[in-house]
Amino acid sequence: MGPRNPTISDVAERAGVSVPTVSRVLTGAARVSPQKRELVEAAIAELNFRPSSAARALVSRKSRTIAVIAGNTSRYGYAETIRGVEIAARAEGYTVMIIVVESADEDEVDRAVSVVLTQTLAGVVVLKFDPPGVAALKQIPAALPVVALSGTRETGVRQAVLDEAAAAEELTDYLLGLGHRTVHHVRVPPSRRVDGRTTGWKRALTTAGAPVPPVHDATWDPKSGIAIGRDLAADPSVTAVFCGNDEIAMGVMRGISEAGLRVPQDISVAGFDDHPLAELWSPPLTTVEQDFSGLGGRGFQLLLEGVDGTGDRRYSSERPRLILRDSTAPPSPVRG
Amino acid sequence: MGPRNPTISDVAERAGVSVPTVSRVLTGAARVSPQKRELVEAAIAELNFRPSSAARALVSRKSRTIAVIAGNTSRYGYAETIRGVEIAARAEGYTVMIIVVESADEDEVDRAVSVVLTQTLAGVVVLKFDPPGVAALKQIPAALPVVALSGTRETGVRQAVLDEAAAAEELTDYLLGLGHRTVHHVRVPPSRRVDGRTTGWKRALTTAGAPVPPVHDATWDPKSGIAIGRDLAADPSVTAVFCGNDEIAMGVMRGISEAGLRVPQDISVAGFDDHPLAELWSPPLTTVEQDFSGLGGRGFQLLLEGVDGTGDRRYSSERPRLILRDSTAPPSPVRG
DNA sequence: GTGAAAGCGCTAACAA
DNA sequence: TTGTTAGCGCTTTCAC
Repeated sequence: MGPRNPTISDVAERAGVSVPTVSRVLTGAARVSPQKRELVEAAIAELNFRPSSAARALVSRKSRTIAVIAGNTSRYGYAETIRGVEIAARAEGYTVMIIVVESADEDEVDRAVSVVLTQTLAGVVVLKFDPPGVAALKQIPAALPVVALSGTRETGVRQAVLDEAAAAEELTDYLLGLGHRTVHHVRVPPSRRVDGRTTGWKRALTTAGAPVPPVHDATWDPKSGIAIGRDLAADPSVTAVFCGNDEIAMGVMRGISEAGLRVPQDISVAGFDDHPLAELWSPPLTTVEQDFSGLGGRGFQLLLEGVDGTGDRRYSSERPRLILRDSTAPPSPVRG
Repeated sequence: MGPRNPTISDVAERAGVSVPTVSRVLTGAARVSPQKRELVEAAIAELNFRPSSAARALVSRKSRTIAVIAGNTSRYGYAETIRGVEIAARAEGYTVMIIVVESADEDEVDRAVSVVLTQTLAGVVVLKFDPPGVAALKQIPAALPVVALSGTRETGVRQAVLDEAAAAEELTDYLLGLGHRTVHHVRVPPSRRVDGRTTGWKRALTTAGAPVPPVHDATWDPKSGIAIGRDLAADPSVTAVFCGNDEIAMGVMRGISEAGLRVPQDISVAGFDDHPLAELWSPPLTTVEQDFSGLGGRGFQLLLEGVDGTGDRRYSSERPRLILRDSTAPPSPVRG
């Protein structure tokens, strides 16, 4: 096994003080004389002592660890959001635990919530982007500080939001303003019956008195956009398409070009998220910039305020920004 | 505050047994009579009791939490590797803590190692893809079970590897076999002085007796490939380019097309990683499939074997697979 | 198979 | 300002 880690009593002994005095130096909970403080600090450095967070959590019922509950960790929006949470947490001396909930199944959600209950946590950030996130959020005990992160304000919990509906509406308006009779929509898997992107799209069409065509459903796999793109290209009334994210838009564009049509000359295609590759795509993608890492950061701040009672905000919203590039243009005179 | 969480003594009282008996049911450490077991299980369910992992960690000096130390969490290879670790860990009932080390600065690495020492961990997985990862790995105390994940076998620690050098060599050989006189290389930020991709590329050229042109250095930002692509296009002797990852390859291809040349007719471009969008790109990218999530999973398994003494493997390697698509072709007769 | 007793490493409450 | 005492919630001896 080797020599065990030094404990607080090793430090106390070496510094010639009592254990609580070492604790006071560690936590800053009470004043300690400069002389003793120095002795303690020297002992800590010599022994390379690190306080056990398990012991601390046990006795103080507090911890500097938060959990992020997410349905996924590696897709762009998720990964960036988690990164934003982690950066903000790290800046405040907090550590992040990842809890993945792959489905909204009761067993799966229970398991995740069990982990949360087992751990001593300062709080929980839930990525409410999908059904697993929504289901997990519901099961978190009310006693635990929680912040939900999502694209639409929905529940009573503290939450940070990217106002997707407003951005989707703006993007759809822009396409209509270009002269398109209507805008078709390819939806990514929604978190509930509706999602903000679809809502904003529909609102823009309705407001403008434009027809609302049936929604096309894609999976998270960008390739699922290819067949949809081909279908869209086969319908001569289609001149503009708004896709639920950039990756699907890329798939759709590939399908359109496989069908022999060009973007944007024959069909305009817009995405959502401003994926790092959106600008590099040919043609560069018109899209909506979502500050996911900012969302994560705001979410963590909101959580902290909830934990220490600072601030009374329960809600933080931000409007994603339209990014106009070359994948959208006025409609072709021959189509439509 | 509300009512505090139920403890093991609440369960014991309710079930009419002693605390250690509840503990035995929880851990399975010793046999308990069926009757008592049933009583205990009923009490646990009624109270919705979850054992405190802090208390467990404190007394048993064990835990079911591992830490993943990484220089980044959201770039494709990192995110997928972490996802692989998490999936494998979850399957075995382990929870994952994320520790990000943004630079190899002493302070930054110290902070990360401090977190590791503070926590009671079953073990640590280090993503040794970059200098922060390399630096962090060095500082981890020997007493803690550790597995390193990387693209090149290097140190004495337990490690899971994707043999990048072998794959890069195979890819370069393929390009030479197509008739290219040599292959140029755009390198992504390496983990040390050398990285496997560059090593394999150089080995293939040397073995074939082909000239070894100077390496072009890109950043992690795909856009950094654009200027490099333009430069490469300006040099008429360039007919084939091997890029350190797919995103850089996409940037390079954009630079080449901005210079008025075509891929693969004028210049062949190959990437590395098989990014989800590589297949959708125009033209679809020739690349090397890296099973990052598999790497993460193998890494976790190796760690577990180290923790419980099962298995004596200290090393797990896998050869990434060449994916031939349309961005590579024989050299143009007019260039080169 | 079961319970009583001890104690993990730390912080909180109280006295001095 | 400092030390003494108690105890967080659990597992681990050790008797029985």
